[in-house]
Amino acid sequence: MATISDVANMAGVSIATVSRAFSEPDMVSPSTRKRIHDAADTLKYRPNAIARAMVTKRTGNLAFIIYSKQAPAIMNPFYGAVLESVVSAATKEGYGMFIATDTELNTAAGKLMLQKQVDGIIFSSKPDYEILSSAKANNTPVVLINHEPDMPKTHCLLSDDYGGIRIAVRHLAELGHEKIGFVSGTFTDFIRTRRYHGFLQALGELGLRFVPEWFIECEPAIEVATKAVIKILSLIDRPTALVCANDTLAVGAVKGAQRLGFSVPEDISVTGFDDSVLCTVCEPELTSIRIDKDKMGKLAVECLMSQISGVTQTNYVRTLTATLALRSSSAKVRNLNGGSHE
Amino acid sequence: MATISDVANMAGVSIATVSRAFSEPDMVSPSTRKRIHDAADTLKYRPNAIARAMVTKRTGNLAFIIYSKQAPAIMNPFYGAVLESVVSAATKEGYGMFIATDTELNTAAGKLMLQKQVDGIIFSSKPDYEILSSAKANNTPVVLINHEPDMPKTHCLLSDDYGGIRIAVRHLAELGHEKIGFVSGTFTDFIRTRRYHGFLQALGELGLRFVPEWFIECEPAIEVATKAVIKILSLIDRPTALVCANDTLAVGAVKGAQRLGFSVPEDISVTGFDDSVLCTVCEPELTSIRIDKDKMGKLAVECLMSQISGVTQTNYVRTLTATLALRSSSAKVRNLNGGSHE
DNA sequence: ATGAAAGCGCTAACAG
DNA sequence: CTGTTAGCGCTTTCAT
Repeated sequence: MATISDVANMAGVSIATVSRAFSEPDMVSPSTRKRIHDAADTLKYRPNAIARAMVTKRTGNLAFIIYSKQAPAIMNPFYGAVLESVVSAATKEGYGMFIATDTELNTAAGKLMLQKQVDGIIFSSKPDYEILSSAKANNTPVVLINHEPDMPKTHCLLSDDYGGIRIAVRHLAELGHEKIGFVSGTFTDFIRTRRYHGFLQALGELGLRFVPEWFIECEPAIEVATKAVIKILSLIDRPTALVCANDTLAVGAVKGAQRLGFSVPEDISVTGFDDSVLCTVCEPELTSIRIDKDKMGKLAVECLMSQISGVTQTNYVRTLTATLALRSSSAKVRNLNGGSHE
Repeated sequence: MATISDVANMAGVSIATVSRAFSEPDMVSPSTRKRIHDAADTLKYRPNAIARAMVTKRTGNLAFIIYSKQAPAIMNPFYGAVLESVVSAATKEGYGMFIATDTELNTAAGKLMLQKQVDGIIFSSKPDYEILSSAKANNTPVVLINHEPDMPKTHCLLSDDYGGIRIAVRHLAELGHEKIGFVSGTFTDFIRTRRYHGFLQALGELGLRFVPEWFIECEPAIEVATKAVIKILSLIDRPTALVCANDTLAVGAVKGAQRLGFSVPEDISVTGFDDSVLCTVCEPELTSIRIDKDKMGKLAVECLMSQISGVTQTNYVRTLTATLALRSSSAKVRNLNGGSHE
């Protein structure tokens, strides 16, 4: 691998000039600049990012740390899509992206990774407290996704969970549903309580009653949700619609309904949350609540970029609005008493 | 941030000793080692990975490069799962993981990543030729997943596409199917032709005829596959089973069949490929061909590790065996003439 | 516009 | 077992 001095020799200039030719092209005369770049080309020289990082104290790398209890981590329908956008945005800015899950980071070996001197960190979902606080202690720019820690001046990108669930409930209410159940998931406390309270609140606003038997909370796995929903739908007095706290739960709900012989949405309406890839795999396709995952990823790196460039931001938490992604799993309530199936 | 000399000062030793205490703990006396670590702890010292990389010429980082035409890149049902395993394996080995897609890498900004001096690169699916050859020129260890380039001595991890498709065809034949169609996808040439030839070959072995009308090749997107399959299943003489080149296509096939009023698997059997998360989302759950994605990820980093440690390997291409993941989308053929539906 | 020189934080001989 | 010293490849004052 050619180094800066190889290029300097070949071009007949000092290494300082070569350095300038690459970092501040306008500070060297056109002729020498050309000579340098020619030499660099024939030598296949590329500035060594490590050496550069050593002196500039900036590595040009960002990290995306995944909350590991949220399995699958990378393939997560929500965070995976955000990551996809993050990688794209970061690369466009010339930054490299590291990824890791927080449990693996807490391995002896994993600790090594924390010394990598990244220029910024994105925490998806609940951050590992130790990692987060050491990052803040080092003044490393940080942004959290879907979590708000009890630390002051921490940048957060949140989903409008309240608004999202409210949209789902209102949508169902507009279709005539009055008996609406809620399938919650064992996510992080933060998300879980926000979506749950959003549900209660929306119900209240619309004057609908909350029926404890129609509320269930389970692990966001299809089979688990299927079984849970079967219980709810087997009640004599059962809901005609189910609001689910994410798409995985909604897929489980649809399967549960179908397994009982109900058809979706004719007998039971179901809504999901995330507007993930699952929505179009499911049959019928899932009506869901959409948070712009692509935008969230872009905002995350944008937030890091402005922190890196020292722009002082007054606004630490930003909430992305939720919209309805209307598909086929929700429809007008068929019979208002909802009990004719048996 | 404390540096090595801060620790040396506090512990009253030279920086070389501090360095040893961290890299080769057994080369310093127990008492001074303790003194050093105590000092390091109170100073919150962590060796600077950049400085270390600078002199050792090893960064402790690996890269995972994603073939970008394979959208979604990161959330890809197959490669995403492999990546998940790669990240976990790499972190356990104390390596950091970079990720990038190859088109973004070819941005002016993206080229930077190639200077990041990673210790090894995993290419998923088709590698960008330029990046691959420059990596090989630099003697950077490399391993390809699901692709075999026309370069000698390149490590490859392949799926047993021939065997996998054969398993699907045989499975269907055992269920009594004689009229089997094939839904191929516009993947990379490598995968596409292997799965296609695997199909032809399996058909031949079983003495089943290949009907051109029952063969279709489309973009691996659900709606596209749905439409394509509707055409095949609308034929007077239609197949009773469809082998699909991946799960996304299979989901589309199931939807196409259902939209036509057929039920799966009673009227039409469908098999997928990858045994991905889609399988259990689909209703009925998809019978698929399983390649151990977790193992593939582990093998990929293992392969890099042994290249890094200078172990000479004689075997450059390794093929992972395929197995049948039996679920509900395939069943005994109902009526051998298969045309009673109209 | 360009060069000389001083490091960045660490490792790796080489001495002792 | 420990200290000294010479860099790794680059950027960045400070001169010229």
